Amino acid sequence: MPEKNTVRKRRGSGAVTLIDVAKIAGVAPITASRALNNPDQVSADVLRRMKEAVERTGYVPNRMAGGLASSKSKIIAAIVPSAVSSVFMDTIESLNSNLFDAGYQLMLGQSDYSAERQEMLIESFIGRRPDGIFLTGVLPSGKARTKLLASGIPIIETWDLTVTPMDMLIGFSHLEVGRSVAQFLLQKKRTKFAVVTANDERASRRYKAFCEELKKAGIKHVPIEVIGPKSTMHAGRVALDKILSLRPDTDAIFCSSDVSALGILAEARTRCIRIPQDLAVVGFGDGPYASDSVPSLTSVRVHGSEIGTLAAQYLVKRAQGEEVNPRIVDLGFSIIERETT
Amino acid sequence: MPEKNTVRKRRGSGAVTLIDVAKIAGVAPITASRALNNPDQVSADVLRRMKEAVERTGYVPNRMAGGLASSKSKIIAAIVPSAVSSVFMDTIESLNSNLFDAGYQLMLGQSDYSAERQEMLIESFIGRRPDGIFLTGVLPSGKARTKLLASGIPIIETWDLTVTPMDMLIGFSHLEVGRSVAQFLLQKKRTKFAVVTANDERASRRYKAFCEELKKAGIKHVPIEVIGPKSTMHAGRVALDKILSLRPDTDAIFCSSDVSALGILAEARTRCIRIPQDLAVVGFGDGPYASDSVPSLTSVRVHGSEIGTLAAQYLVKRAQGEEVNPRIVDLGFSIIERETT
DNA sequence: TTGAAAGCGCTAACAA
DNA sequence: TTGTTAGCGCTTTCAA
Repeated sequence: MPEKNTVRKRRGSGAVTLIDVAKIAGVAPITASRALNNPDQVSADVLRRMKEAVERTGYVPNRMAGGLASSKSKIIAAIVPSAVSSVFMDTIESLNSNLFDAGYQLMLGQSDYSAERQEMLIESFIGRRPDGIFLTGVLPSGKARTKLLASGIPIIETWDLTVTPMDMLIGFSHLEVGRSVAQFLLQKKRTKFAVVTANDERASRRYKAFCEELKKAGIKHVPIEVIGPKSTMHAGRVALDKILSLRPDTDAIFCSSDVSALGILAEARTRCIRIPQDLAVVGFGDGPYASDSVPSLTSVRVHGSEIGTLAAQYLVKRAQGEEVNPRIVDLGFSIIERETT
Repeated sequence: MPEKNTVRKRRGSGAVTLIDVAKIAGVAPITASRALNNPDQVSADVLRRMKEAVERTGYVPNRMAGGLASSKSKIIAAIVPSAVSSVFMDTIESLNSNLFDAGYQLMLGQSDYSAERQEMLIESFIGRRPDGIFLTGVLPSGKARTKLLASGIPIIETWDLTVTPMDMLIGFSHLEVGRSVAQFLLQKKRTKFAVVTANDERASRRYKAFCEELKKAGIKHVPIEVIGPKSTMHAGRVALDKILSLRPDTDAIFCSSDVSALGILAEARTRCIRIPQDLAVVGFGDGPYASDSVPSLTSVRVHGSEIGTLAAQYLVKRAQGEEVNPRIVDLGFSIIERETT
């Protein structure tokens, strides 16, 4: 007697498949599929047998195959400038939690503050056919924007405001932030301003608005210290040094991040500069350090984790074919006043 | 004349497929596939025609389909306890960067410090058939461990050491950290110790080893203040308050994170406790704040981003069928001495 | 409530 | 170097 299995064209991973499980449960594959995905479309008996078969085999459904067949990946792709920058990670954390609870998985990309890298990320993300794409910031026109638009994938831009979003948008106005902080500091009777800002488009916009508002009050010159895209305490310390050598009587500094603001506090301390008497400091982000530093830091609170939660809701809704309203949400911000002003 | 398209069984996403592109380029689908994935297996002429066709159609390959056919997802799944905890995000940042450069995408899950949630994450990750799985910490035995092992997916456990890893392991010894810090502080002639630690298994192990080492020096009692799993400056401040009310003459504190250590520095400052004269403080993680706080913080440096880089290399190698050597890597740590001791 | 058939979009295996 | 064929593991469509 010849061998039973003669010509075998084996492929695949060798893992247990739905067909295997279905066979064991004594049902057709599609019934097995229903038992797993739409349990209420199936008799209790089938359900029981399937459960047993799954248990026995240790079957784990292949979501790539499922995704291919259903054109639904249950993946949301997100891009952040950097993973260590905790401002955005608040957003990512709540986004991820909420997505997971809704049965979605997060694919995370870092642009490392490079537009080119961001384009590459977007292109390779599209290939995964995610059910939604989350972007930090608004995407400027370019190849990536065109491809994204053409892909038909729901998109949510965040952490900014524009009248021409690609699709959905949840954020706040950096322009307003700049203005408000200027007004706030003017009210505090400050007169010699400086700005410490990350090399980042949104931060620049805050700076610009800050200056324009000051100009209205007759203040023309606002020195700016640009630090690398990643804010660090060290950069803040160096920045204060430079600012003071430029203008020793500076009495108010607006930082583009809490971390650099903390650096300024540290440097001020070593120089025995009194805060806020000699120098007022305003941070941005209202991170976990702001309220507990000494002195505590006045900062701009921006609802980072709310952005993530709402974005998750929006993306899930859209992935399920529902509409969301409104498509543009301004979550605003607030200046949390503490000891540094 | 009747309609041309009569019975249509339309499905799919409607997006441009490889077949469309192949048709336009005048080649068979497989040739088109080769042109995209193995350009050197194809004539220059085909390459040119394909490039043009791709350009014209805006074709983006469907990686779900590719993955299904080749049993290679080009996805690496990673689990962290929390996204905002910057200690781990250093690792994730380098992991992600390196993976992306190698053509892999990162799927990120947060366990939120819950073992149950981690199990759920692992199970749903397995369904994605990632080419590798990255874990923060070592996975205790349980359902998830069994399923992971059964899945055959390359696994890398990190940020810890054990003699029984599931597969690969890159980390350092928390036990050694506890010991070393104890020796370090003893050498500084400290006598009244306390520990502030996150509610976290690895931190507890550091504490235990810390105590044992002190016991050898005749020190029996080491008060411990356990804070929530997420370290904050605030928790550090509160902890110092409690410790001092318990034993006002405490002269050395070992913190399970830099952030809580910073909280201690802040609280000490408001109480006019001199650091390091009255109180020595040692942090953990050697984050970006440690060196620039005032006073600068002595901390345990743990090579977080190196873990990520090496993990990426290992995972990619294994995904491509190569072996890695050694499978267990102890990257060690070092105590960076600064002003707080 | 269940099932048969026909793909989803791609690539491995084999052959030319 | 190129093509043919046959799946990968699942779900949609349609029918019973």
